[in-house]
Amino acid sequence: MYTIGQLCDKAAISRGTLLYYDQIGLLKPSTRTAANYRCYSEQDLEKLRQICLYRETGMPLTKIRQILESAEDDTDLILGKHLQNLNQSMRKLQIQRQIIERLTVDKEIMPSEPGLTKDIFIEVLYKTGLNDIQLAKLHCEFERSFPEEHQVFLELLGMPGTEIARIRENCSK
Amino acid sequence: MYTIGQLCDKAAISRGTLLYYDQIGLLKPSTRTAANYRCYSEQDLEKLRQICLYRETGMPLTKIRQILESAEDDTDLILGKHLQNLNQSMRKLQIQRQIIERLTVDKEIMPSEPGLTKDIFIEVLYKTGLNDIQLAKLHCEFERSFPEEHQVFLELLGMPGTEIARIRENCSK
DNA sequence: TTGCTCCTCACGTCACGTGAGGTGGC
DNA sequence: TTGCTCCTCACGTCACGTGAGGTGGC
Repeated sequence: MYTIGQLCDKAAISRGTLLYYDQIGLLKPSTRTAANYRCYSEQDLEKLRQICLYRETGMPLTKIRQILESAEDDTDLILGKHLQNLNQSMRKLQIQRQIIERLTVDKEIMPSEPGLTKDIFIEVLYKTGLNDIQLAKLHCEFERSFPEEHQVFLELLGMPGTEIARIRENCSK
Repeated sequence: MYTIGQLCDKAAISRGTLLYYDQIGLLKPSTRTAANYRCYSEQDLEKLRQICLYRETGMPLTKIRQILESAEDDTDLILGKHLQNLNQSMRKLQIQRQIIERLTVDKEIMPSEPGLTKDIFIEVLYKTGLNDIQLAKLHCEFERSFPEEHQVFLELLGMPGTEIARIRENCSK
């Protein structure tokens, strides 16, 4: 049996979080002492570990509750839906980054995170020994086999939409 | 002069948002009518357009207020900091995705978004005519010229940290 | 008595959305 | 009078964090 403080230490989680989970009924302590202290059992700890694991995926607590309460069959479905949400968020962030780049006056001042760019890839491919013809072929093979992924990849390199369209157009000719 | 409803239509923004911006003092109408209706001027519209533009980058309203009130010198700095926040969020999302993949029991059920994977890249490079030796060289050139970007790229392909470490280790030998 | 942990409200966060109840101009 | 837009509260959202004020066990 753990008091709330002991459980905080065990699970490396804050007291406020535990109080909140109790309040919304996500994780209630299995017992209380005579003095009304919360008593958490080993199973409670195990359930908390589960909750924390799902929480690390950014899943909202309502979904986590569904997973814990339902049969295992639903778990993958809920996870899959959540993955789609994450992908959606990624796309949103990429668009936001592009808008920032357009808004920036002085490009020099921007902190250059290790971000993938067109120039980096071209340089690496040249150094590996590829020539322009092979580079063009690379694009075409990419476009033919995985058109959607090709689009995603070019966006990721920070290319504007018009240039991407032009490249893909050239490939399909 | 626009009423609040007309401004909503012009800027494609909700009434509630405009009420909120007024409340927090971010965008107050320049005048009120005798009946206490909000009157927005052309400059108000222009300012709103600015706000919307920055909002599309996901920037919080407090930062936007700083940009609008301060000299232009600070704008790029604030944008740069915000860009770093976006990059941070991206990394977080990538980690969340990897955790989901580890949690999934039935991989088949997962919706396969157009996501970049190791296999896709390898296939495209093979089709372009590269052999295993050239692939190894590609890794090494990438590692030598842009080590941080190499790391980011491999993470993006969804590789687990241990495999990434192994690949980079091999290159530096 | 002093410290420590525990308890229960209750309010703050961020950027709005959504009513409720009432008013002004055609 | 009927519709329309406008107004001002005030509460709900999500997952907690942070006090305030009080209690129990050593």
